[in-house]
Amino acid sequence: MAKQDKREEIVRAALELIAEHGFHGAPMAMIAERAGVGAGTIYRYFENKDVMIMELFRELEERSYPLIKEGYAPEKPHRERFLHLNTAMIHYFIEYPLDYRFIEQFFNSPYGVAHRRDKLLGTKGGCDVFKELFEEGISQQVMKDFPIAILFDLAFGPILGVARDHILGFIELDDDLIARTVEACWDAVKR
Amino acid sequence: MAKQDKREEIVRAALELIAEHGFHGAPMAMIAERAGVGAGTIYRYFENKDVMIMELFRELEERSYPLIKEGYAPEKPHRERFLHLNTAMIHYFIEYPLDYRFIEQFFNSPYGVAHRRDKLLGTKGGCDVFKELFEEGISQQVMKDFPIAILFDLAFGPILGVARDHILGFIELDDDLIARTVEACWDAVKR
DNA sequence: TATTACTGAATGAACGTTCATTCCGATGTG
DNA sequence: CACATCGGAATGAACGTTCATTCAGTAATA
Repeated sequence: MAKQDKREEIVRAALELIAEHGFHGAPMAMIAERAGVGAGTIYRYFENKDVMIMELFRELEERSYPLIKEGYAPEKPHRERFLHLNTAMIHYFIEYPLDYRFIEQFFNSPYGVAHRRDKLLGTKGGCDVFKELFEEGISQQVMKDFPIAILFDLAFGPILGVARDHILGFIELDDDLIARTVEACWDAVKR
Repeated sequence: MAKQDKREEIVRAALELIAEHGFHGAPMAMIAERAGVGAGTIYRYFENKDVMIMELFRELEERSYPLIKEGYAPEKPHRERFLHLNTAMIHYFIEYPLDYRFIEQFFNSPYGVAHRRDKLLGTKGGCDVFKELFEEGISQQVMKDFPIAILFDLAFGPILGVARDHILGFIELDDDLIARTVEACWDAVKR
């Protein structure tokens, strides 16, 4: 197996196992086994488990961003842009349930808290369409005048919830239901 | 120390430590130490750690339910009832941040998934005001015609989010902000 | 004294990480 | 071409630590 392949196998195995069983239910030995490499090999690519997890999240973000921004038109009305982003996000989660489950784990962990802090304070990479959209929406009085964090909660809290319910089999999302759910989120944030 | 006090001390210590450090960051030995009892004593009151965690959640639910239902008037309009419940819930979380953090941990774990399944399918104790309110709201065409699970997500997803943001210090909730946030959630679920 | 409650050191399983060793393709040599 | 040498990649047994749980002994209680 080529060097790059090994790394990819490790990433794939880690994503699968962490998504399925959580950080603490996915020992390094198990990840190594599923990746088809020795336990020590992982440490040739990642300093330790924490670093591996953060790197994994970063790669996920990189993969998902283009999918969500695909077809996004900054010149369209706020409402349309909002609907586009939220719809794309649900579709992404449904299409990649492993990604969703990993992201969920990540957000509900100390890593996730730090990440959210960076996002909200904007201390990291400013290329955030969501934040831009919300700030513009507030200043142009199209959206309710809330702190950004609350707009995030109103917009994405339900999205994460319905995605989880779908993935766990509590509901069956289809295009119509998705559209109506996203519209409901818009009702929450619009003025 | 009396027998009942010991149990209470264990419950208190477990809640504190799990809320602060998560399930995996709160070893039984540490819980015992903070409770001022021997490590083995915990096992006189709880069969094992899993059982203790589930029992802890049950007790939290029992404590919080009366607080949230206090002043709830089933005869009032749906909107008022909704605002009452959601406002009470935010206040509860803010007033008892340890409870919030424990509940958050719990929901994002296999226990929480099982619990949600029971809630949605109604296979457990039917005294659930939320479910009643939503079902009534749908049938009387006051609320959007969504599966119950989605209404839960629209109503409580943002609530959990803003509570977390407040507890973590990302935002500073006051009565006005709470009222406006809850109103926004109502916008999401109302027809 | 008989019974029950409590204790905390002991236990063994599980974990992340390390490191002495093996492996293997590239390079050098005759 | 055959063979020897080399060096980084890969390995997985072993290590030290941490944890939930147990249990033999002690204290409290009746």
